[in-house]
Amino acid sequence: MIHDPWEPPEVPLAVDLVILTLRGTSLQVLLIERAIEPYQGAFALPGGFLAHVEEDLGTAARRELAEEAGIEAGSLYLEQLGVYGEPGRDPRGRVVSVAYLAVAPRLPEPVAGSDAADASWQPTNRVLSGELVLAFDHRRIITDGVERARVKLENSALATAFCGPAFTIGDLQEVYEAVWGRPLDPRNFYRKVQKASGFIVPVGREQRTTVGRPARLFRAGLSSVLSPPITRPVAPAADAADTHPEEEG
Amino acid sequence: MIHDPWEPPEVPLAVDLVILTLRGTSLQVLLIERAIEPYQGAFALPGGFLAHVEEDLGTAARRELAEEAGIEAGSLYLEQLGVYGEPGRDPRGRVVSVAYLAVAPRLPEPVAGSDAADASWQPTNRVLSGELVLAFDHRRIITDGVERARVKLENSALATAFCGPAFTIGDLQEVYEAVWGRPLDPRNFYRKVQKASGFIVPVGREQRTTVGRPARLFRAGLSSVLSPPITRPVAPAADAADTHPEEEG
DNA sequence: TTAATAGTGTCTGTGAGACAATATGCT
DNA sequence: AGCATATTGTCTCACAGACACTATTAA
Repeated sequence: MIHDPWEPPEVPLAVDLVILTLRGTSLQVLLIERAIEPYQGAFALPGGFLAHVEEDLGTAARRELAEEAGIEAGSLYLEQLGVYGEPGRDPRGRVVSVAYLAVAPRLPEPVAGSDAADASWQPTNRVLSGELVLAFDHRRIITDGVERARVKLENSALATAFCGPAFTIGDLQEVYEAVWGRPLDPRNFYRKVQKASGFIVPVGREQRTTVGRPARLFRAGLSSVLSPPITRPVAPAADAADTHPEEEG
Repeated sequence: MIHDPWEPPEVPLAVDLVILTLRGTSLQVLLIERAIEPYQGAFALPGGFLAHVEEDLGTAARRELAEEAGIEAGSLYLEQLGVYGEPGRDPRGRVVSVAYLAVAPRLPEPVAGSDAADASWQPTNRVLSGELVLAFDHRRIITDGVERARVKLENSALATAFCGPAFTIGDLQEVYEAVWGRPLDPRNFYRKVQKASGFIVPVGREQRTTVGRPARLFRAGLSSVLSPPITRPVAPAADAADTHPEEEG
């Protein structure tokens, strides 16, 4: 409707990172404690503005991942989660944020970065249940990220990204149980992962030190999509986030 | 790492719209023919920049939908599809675009809007097969949108949005066949949609004029998620987009 | 009656979940 | 031997797909 010379409005663009890892049998998310206003002292996702106007979004995500958590994203699963851009989500003014999901095997304790007073791993359960209060709309972003990871586990070989280069089927099962938040039958799980062609391949029939019978070691296969999928039981979030229903954004 | 006063870079933000509808038995997408550079004369998705810096993204999408296609989005299914923001996707410079997916019942012919020489419905098959060449990365956006719609048909009551207020199960089957691009068995389809509780509810046992036995009329039920889902046959894109593999962005 | 479409019932293979049974290490 | 864990096998039920069959209208 406007044919006059008109400059399109420009908005500050940020990336937020949902970094999930497994610590023990708990699915945890990397959070920082904000050192500056707004939301000073509150937990928040790592992230930040683009470094310059031509920076690629994925590049920015990997840069923030390295800066704020000391994680090199080379071998990391990284996926766009969505755009969070309602006016008012940031009290400083209009900020549009692109959320990325990253998943990593057991990681060391993070070190606090530039604008963070602290950085730490926190169980996703404490976030999903509302026990931890987060800045901005970051609770919703984490909720979306965890649900995305749960679905990804069904259809993709994502679970192997949580494991080391060699793992047992029991290790893999622990990953599924931690992310899905429910126990699985070892026998049926065994059958399923074996049937998904290209999911895992046995590595030179080595064993592992245990109390019982040693387990075979596997490594990630070439397939990134699982067929048939590893279906998860019904009632998607029955024990991990069953405290109260979610409000919609 | 920068503690000096520093202004975050700002980028022009746009929305692009994948508007899908059913015309006959063909799934079609709304395209415009660009009147201005870049890509003058090429097909492209409707869309545009934010009107002002505080405009909500969803609001902008609905505004563009009304401006460029004359569609009031009040009763319309509208969903965020993703962010497309690689530097270089727009020859004018850095532009980040948020893509939205909209789905509507049979719509009238569109009228060309401001910066469009023409606006028309085009079969998605012609886009997916590469027969139609699109501006920017819009072919990829449409590919993502169609795939999203196909998945949505499995898990949600989206299909009823393609129909009128009252429809037969045969009508509903035509929707599924058009979006999925493959024929379905009427008997099995009948059983599935009836089993999905809350998907469709019979409306006052009315009938319809046909050549054969009249069909019962239904309306959309209250459930928005289907349980059990209406699963689609294997080989997701076997006939519609089987020409050549996709390049990844 | 015949044609045409709507709707129902039956059969069969596959796969998920429950769980018994066997294998292989350690102490 | 006895225990603990890994791995395999079996059973049953539910469901998807194929398809014969019945029901209801118009001509």
